[in-house]
Amino acid sequence: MPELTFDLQHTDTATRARVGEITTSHGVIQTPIFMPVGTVATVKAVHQRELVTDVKAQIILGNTYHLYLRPGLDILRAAGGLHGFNGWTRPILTDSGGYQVFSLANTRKITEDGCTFRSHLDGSKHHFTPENVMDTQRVIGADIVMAFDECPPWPCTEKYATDSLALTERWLGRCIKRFDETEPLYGHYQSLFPIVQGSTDPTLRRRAAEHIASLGRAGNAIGGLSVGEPAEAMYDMTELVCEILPTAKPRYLMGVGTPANILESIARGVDMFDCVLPTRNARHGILYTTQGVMNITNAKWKADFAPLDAELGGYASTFYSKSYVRHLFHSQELLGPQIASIHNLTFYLWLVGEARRRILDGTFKGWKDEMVVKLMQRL
RNA sequence: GGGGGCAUCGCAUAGCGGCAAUUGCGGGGGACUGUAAAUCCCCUCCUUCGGGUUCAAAGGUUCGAGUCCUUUUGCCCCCA
Repeated sequence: MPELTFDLQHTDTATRARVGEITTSHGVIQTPIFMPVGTVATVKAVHQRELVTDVKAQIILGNTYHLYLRPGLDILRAAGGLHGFNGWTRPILTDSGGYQVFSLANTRKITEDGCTFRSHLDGSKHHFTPENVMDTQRVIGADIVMAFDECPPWPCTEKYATDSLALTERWLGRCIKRFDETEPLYGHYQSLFPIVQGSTDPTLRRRAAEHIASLGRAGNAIGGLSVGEPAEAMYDMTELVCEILPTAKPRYLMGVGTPANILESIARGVDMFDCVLPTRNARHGILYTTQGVMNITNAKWKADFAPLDAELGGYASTFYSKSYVRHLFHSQELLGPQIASIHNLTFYLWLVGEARRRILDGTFKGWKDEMVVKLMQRL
């Protein structure tokens, strides 16, 4: 069965940053890349057309747990998978529900076999196993599907981290077996990414990364970070794991992060990112700009008629003033979150695109060091 | 002209003898990292954090009054 391919085109000399191209059945992804999160078949508050024309998203996410609950597999199958359902014709990646094992800790129970969830929608019981999660992701039909893992909380005991990793690895074996025994349903190919866990324990992480490197999958992921640990721990784990994972395969750091997190992780050899921050924070009035972070609801923007971010460019960021967008938020007008979401995603895609250009022309390190300071500034 | 009702922190409200005083809105600020999040949290009389001054105004009853009584002021309703 064919899988996605990764063409590593350039590696930075001053850092471990890389430039490459992932080719999938639904098109090419230029790395490093940020993937907007579209949990329930929509990147919240943003049209698919805007994702293409304004944001310039190359790939978006979906979530197995959420899509399984609603609209449900019958509808997704009948629609021809998620691509057919939401009309997104470019690549899609689905998370397996592993993150929900973490985030819905109050309403689920983990066993050797899998994880039983209480639906957050109606309280009904649902049992997820590595096997049925692979089957479900066949039905959803994303180009990249994630292994079903447990994302341990932070902090956790050494024993918890060890046992959790062992379970994740047993589950991974079952994911791979089932995935490799089954076929895509819609005529395009799919690739399964395994996920390195191991909390913030270097020994566990190293062992996990070596195991996953040995599997030879089309791409590999780093999970279980950005769950509350200090940024330094996240960077250390990322660096350690990237040194072990194969160079010739894309590396995906799950759930990360802030603009600074992304640049620092690119510098350590990560190729792919996703995070809810640009969209969730957009809906809460937090805007990431080329000058720093701004809370557009703050009183100080009341009469500031300058664009959101003149330097960034793009329609949403240059056409609308801070004053106007603040007004929209204070009026609870839906256009506020829409503009903010498009703006933030445009910024995130600009950020990784600029990183790519800088890596290629050899100016990445200096630029990155400058930007991580600048981008965290509160305006 | 006669009768009745109501005045509480920007607005709207709770309050029925022990109250710096309820709740909502409005206002100010914060959090959010593989989305149970258009959500959640904090502040919103003054303060040198000890306390001080409050419920239209003034008087009174009471150990104690936003709450009861009297007068005044303002607003609302009904009948002429």
